[in-house]
Amino acid sequence: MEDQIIKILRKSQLSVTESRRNILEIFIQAGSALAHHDVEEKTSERFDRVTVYRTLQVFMEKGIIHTIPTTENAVLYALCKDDCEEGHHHDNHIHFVCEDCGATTCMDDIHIPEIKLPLGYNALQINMVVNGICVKCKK
Amino acid sequence: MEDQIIKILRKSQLSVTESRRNILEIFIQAGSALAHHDVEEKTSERFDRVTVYRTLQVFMEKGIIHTIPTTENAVLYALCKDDCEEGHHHDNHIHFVCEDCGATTCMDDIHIPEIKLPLGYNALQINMVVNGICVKCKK
DNA sequence: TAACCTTTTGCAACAAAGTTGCAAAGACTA
DNA sequence: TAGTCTTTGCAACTTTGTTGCAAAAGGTTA
Repeated sequence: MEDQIIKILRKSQLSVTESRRNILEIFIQAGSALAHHDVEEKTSERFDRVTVYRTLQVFMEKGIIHTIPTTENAVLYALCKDDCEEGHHHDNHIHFVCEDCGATTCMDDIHIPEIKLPLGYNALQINMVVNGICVKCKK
Repeated sequence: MEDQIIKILRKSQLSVTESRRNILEIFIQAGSALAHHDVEEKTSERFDRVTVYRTLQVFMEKGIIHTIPTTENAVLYALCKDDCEEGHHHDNHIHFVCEDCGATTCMDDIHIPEIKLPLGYNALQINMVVNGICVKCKK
């Protein structure tokens, strides 16, 4: 686990600092998407707010995490798959937000279907967020 | 135009006040989605910030406007089609964000395709946001 | 249209979220 | 382990969003 974290940071040409190791670990353990606020809480406020902001920003730039837009007016961050590179994300999968437990997960296996845009429109990136009830919360 | 605005407000059982008329007019004229900030600017700060917040909130509740989640950490608001009712939106269309001019438009004609979720997952609402270059900006 | 009641607005005062510059501390290189 | 470059934490600030309350405006009735 510790090895994996260091490998990811090195691959992105980032120096291995305590906050980066810690925040990356939080994402790996969480398994689901996290808001900035969640990250702060999970670090037990051990790092400055500013550090969390800057770390997430760097992770974004390096393609380690990506953002998920939500209807709730809060951006979420989630780990990218391996094939994301610096400045170029390939996160064309569906995001599922459970309205019961609030967990947001990346459904990496389900690809976003092709859609036909009107003539002259050119799609570069597609985001698809599904709200509903997840398998853990259904009855 | 003025008639149309009053009709919309009356239909939603809202009293016709200057701020509501004005803000609704801004949406109709804009044709594309607006951030809270845009609305404030376009009213030339004639109304209090709080009034703008509350007006947008009421419009949301009454189904006059709906929100569009974006990756840019800013919620946008756009006019709903006629078939939206109080507390129940039917905005299952695609939103297009132009990366050049920044305009966000509702593509009312393009419906979101069906997708197969894993067993046990239940979809309630689907949001699809396409980023790219719009017809006005392409060359 | 005047008097009434209800709703909406603006103000003030907060709380939360996000940004910037700079000195001190920490990570990497040789 | 000494030196350099990067990262962190602090302070101060801007922006964004919320709440309570008195004053103003909207709608209704006589």
